[in-house]
Amino acid sequence: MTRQVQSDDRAAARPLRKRREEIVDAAARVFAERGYHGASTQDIADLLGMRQASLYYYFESKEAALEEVCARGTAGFVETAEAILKNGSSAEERLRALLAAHIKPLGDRADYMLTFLNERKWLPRESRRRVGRLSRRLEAIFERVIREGMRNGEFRADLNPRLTTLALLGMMNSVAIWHHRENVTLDRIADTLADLVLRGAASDA
Amino acid sequence: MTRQVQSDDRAAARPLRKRREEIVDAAARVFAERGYHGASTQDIADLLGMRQASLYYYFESKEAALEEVCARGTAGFVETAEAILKNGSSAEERLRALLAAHIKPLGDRADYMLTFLNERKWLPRESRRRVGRLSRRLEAIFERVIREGMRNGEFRADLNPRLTTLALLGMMNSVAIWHHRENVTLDRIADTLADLVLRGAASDA
Amino acid sequence: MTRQVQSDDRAAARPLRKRREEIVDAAARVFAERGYHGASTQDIADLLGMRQASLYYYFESKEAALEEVCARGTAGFVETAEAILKNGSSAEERLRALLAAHIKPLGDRADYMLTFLNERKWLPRESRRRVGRLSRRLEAIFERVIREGMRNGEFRADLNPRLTTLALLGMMNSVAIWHHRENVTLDRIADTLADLVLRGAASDA
Amino acid sequence: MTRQVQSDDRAAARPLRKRREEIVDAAARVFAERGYHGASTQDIADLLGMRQASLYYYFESKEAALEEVCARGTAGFVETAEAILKNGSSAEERLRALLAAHIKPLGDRADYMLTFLNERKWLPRESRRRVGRLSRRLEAIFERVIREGMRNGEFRADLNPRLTTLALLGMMNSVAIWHHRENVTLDRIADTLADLVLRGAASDA
DNA sequence: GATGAATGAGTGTTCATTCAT
DNA sequence: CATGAATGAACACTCATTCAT
Repeated sequence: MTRQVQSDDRAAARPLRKRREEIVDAAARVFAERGYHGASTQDIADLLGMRQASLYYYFESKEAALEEVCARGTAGFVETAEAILKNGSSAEERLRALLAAHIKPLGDRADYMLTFLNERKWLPRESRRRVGRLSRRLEAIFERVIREGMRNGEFRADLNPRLTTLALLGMMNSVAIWHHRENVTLDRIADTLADLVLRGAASDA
Repeated sequence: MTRQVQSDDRAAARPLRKRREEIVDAAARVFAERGYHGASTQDIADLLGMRQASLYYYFESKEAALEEVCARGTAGFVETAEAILKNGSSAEERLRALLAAHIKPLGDRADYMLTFLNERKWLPRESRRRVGRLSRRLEAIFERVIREGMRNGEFRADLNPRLTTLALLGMMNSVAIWHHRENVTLDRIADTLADLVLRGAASDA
Repeated sequence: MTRQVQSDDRAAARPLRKRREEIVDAAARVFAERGYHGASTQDIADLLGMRQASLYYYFESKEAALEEVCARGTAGFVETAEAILKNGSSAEERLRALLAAHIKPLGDRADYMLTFLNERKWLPRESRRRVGRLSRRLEAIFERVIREGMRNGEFRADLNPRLTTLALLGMMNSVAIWHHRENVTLDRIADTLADLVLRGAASDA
Repeated sequence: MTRQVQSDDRAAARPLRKRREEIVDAAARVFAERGYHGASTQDIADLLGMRQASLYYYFESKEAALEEVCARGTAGFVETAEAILKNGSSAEERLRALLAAHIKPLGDRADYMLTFLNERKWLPRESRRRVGRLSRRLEAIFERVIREGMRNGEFRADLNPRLTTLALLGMMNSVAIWHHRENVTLDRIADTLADLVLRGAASDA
């Protein structure tokens, strides 16, 4: 029953995958902080306490790391939004849910989102298109919810669904930039912004 | 560089200043499009049809060009906002005016604003602080208007002035990113967003 | 650069140090021949048959290479001189020893000395001061030996120790410039100059 | 008898020549201080309060300025030395005169001499040879005087005329480097060094 | 798995020089 | 006379990437 060196691929893959994970994390962090071109592979290596050349054991290129960071920065977003879209509740509840779902990942994936938002333009053609499609699908879901709310009287009939969508997404994305510096929970931010957007700043009187 | 003594005669100074202006414009454009580190001084020169080395006749360094772009990207913002703050109208009107004033420069100075927003982190210490102070003053004005509206009953009493300010600025700033791609005038955008923010999306019923 | 952690195992460190040594040698040579500003890093690389960029694996900057060359150009000088100062022989013997010790390193370290003598002014503030202190200590030793000789009657009482020191050092240092072109050994030069300086050109009669 | 604008070439040439003179002076100064490659034409212009481009009205190139500085740095040296050689006095008196003549110009032409000594290697082929010939003629004169002194018994018979010449010139040239920092007149330096070299440091006893 | 060594391509910058005015 | 404007060539330096070990 001596524990031998396990040489089957499952066991061997674990540390590899784990280290890879750490590297993507580090990459996301420096990309978010300094931008793709402002960050060097040395910066990433420094954060990990490894040599810069060693990164290339895990990643083909800096660009490939960016691809992975952007992929994770968008992963699940559309799926979650689609799930919200499909559930039977009111437009208001769905919009609140969409906003909350957009803000929540900022807790542990702000770097990924920021990198995606600001650096995706440096992705190679193909993957840039791929993430572009994801963005458009997400926007479409927001628009649909807004339109349904308008149709069923929940929302004002004179809304502009397109502009409203873009404004909401812009507002949500900005949270990624400043929420660290403010002393509020993300939940509170989500509630406050949803209230603002749904009820408006003006008093009802 | 501009080591030359500012020629005494006004006529001779014009071409210098004009060319300089063109260069700042070009710099703003490439900084906005590709980011400070993603843009090379060669890119700027290409846009102007001049040699890269010639840029250094007008600017001491790439960093100095960034400083100038950022300075212009923020120029007048606080002053305008302070003027709005001081005029006697209602909180709602003032907030609308602030939003409109924030959006209007996007017509001809989007590159400057975008560069300021995204690249100011690369400014040298001192000028980074300077523009940082401007940002804070602008935020303070927004907050004050909101607070006043809350006090006099125009705005809901349960607003969070700080979060609302940040959300509004985030929303406005995002306009710089997407307004080009959308087929709407800036005026229309300003109105629509102000309505959204003041009245909310929900119907009054 | 040399960002790498100095490998723990001694064997691995050798090639690095050896290559570094070769590079300092090459730098000393081109600095001596063409001066710091007249020499390009490309010149150094050419001498070594390596690419210019590769130099930066071993040195942080051209300036750092100059620092190392100057450090080695002065290494041991003061120590040797102090040892001579302390030994018990006559002033004449000590002066002869000092002159010989100053000339001997020209055999294999002329480039280092020449670089130190002519290019130290380009060192960054701090290391310029450091080597300046070494120079002054060396001069002080010469002066002391001269003064002692004057006191004990070995040397003429009307010598000017300061000017004599500077003249001697100037004379010795000039050897670095011309000894290559002349067909004499360094030993012979040292003897001849010591004779000249101690006994004078004039015949005793 | 109104003083008209004088347009004949003599009058016009004066200011030109004068300005040229000032420029050579400035060039000599910065070349002496920073070396040919360490000095920029801008440095020269700065010293004169004129624009860098304007230098080219007076000089064809930086190299041409160096040529002129070096020419003046050597001008008269050989002639003076030849005159000394020809006068009828003793070898000792002639050698003293040669040394004095070498040191005297340091009063007002140290920059020219230093530039010649250190930067002549950057002269174009032809003028480098020209000044090389001058150097050799000067050395030959020193050697002749020494040899004559040996022959007629004034100097020790075991002197090495070549090495002695080089040593003396090296010593004299070093004066250009340090005499500024020392609080002695050039005359005193000349006397002291001549004594040292002729009588030696050792006491006669 | 990880790294030391090296490199090609590019970057911002300097600088001597030119030339129309 | 002098200068403002521009430029080509070179320069020190950075950096993503490769590869033998």
